[in-house]
Amino acid sequence: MKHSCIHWFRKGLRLHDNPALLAAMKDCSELYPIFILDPWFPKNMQVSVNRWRFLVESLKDLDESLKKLKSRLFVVRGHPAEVFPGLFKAWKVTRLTFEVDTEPYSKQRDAEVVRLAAAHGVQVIQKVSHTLYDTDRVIAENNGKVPLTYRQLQAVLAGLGPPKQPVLAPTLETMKDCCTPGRDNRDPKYEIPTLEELGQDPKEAGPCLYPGGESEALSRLDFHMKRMTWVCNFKKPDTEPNTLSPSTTVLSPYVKFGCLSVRTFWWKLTEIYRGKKHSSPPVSLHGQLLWREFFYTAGAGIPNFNRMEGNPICVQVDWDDNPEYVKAWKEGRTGYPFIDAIMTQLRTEGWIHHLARHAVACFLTRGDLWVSWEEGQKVFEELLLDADWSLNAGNWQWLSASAFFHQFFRVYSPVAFGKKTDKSGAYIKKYLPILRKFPAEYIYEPWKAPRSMQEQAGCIIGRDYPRPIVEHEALSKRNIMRMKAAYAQRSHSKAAQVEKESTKKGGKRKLPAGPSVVELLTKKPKAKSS
DNA sequence: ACATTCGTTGACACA
DNA sequence: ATGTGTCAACGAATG
Repeated sequence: MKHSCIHWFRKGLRLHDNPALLAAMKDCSELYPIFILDPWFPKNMQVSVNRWRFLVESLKDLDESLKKLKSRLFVVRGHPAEVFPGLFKAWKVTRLTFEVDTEPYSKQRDAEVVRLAAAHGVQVIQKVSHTLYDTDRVIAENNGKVPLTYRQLQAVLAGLGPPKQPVLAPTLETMKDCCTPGRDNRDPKYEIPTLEELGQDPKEAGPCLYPGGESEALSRLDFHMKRMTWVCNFKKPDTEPNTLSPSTTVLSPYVKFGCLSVRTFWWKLTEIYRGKKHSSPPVSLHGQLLWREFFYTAGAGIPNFNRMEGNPICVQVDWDDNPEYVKAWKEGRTGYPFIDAIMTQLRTEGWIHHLARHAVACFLTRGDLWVSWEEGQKVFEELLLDADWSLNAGNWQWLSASAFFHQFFRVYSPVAFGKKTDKSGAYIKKYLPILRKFPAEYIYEPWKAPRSMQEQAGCIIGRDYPRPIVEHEALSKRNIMRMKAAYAQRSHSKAAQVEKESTKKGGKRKLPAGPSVVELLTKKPKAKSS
């Protein structure tokens, strides 16, 4: 039987290593590649103009690549569950293919679409290709528990063997029995949206340092993979947060949208490593992809992963509700130049180094402002080109010492941390030109400069650039105590939880240690001899 | 049961 | 320059 197929692009905006797309082309006479502009996203999350632009560019690139295969991309407007029945009928669809997406909204959306497809007699094929491994499989292999440490994940993956090899991109040969009706009829209703249609003002976009799309992704990968020595020596903690151009690859936005396949990236690295001395996980480039896998698995398996409440691995903290602090942080007006420079780079360019994320995340949460990590998560969701649901939630919990990382007495200094790798403050001067005339001695703490020097620099602190909104030295010490209290509370409630469990079971009450979060998660009573 | 070690990336003083 | 100890002391894994 010859099929009429829809391939539904969501993430995975690429032709290379796209097994669901290949499945659509098999025994297919009519192929309809679509992307759905789902109003759920702009309604439920802020998206900056920079990130919209990245998406639009990625869609354009995809359309161009599909045209070379004598096909095209149809961009459909509406809720997936509402538009699919019409498409199924209009195109006499017999098969729908898409890539597995593990995020909660996506799972729910896809389950609904699968039901609809069944009701219309449409076969559905889903393929895992956004992650290195099938996250469900990883959890199953770990006895149904989400691996909560990196080493644990590594142990599970060791049992599964290396990730699958990427599949080849389709060619004209793959497409020879297959056509896309209406590919030359550019009906505006299926056109790629402009930023204006998306309610965005292109004039507000920053410089386009990281254009979206698979073509750009592959050439960027190629560029960095040619630096073989650099690749082999790569150690993430040794890369610098405040260089004038990125010290890492900035492939993250491309991996997030699936312009670049994580498996293609993985196997390219394997090829480069072969026979050479090279760094290893967690700090190597392979290690970075495993961190992504780590958080994807956690996001797929832990309920309410992007919230504190109802999240079984998240320490419950009495964060302050402080909109003024959030606003000052977001807008780069904290009075700490290192923090404000990073937030400015984030807003204008859409990417900041991982360690820069650490610095500003610690500052917003447990370090200084004592604001919930969920507020920071929202801002990163809006402004980062690589904003990725699982990674964003996981890293915010990490940095706020709410989960995964617990050494809350280790606090980043908004003054000292940046100095280690940029003594002169060149990074600060690039993003906060108002401070450019301060000497290195005062660039991280301009409020300490004598008045005469401020006048000479043409920047009076408190007038032209804000005074620090908090005093880090005193506040960070108080916050450590608050974290300590939150952890003590947590041990207490964990003990209570065990009390409940063992009472229910009627077993012996022996519990000072309490269950691990894994046990709380799976609700398995603690196995013990009575 | 209990102690010990480890955990991708702290700051600071001191050698 | 790099390495070590201190600060005060977390949870998870390991023995």
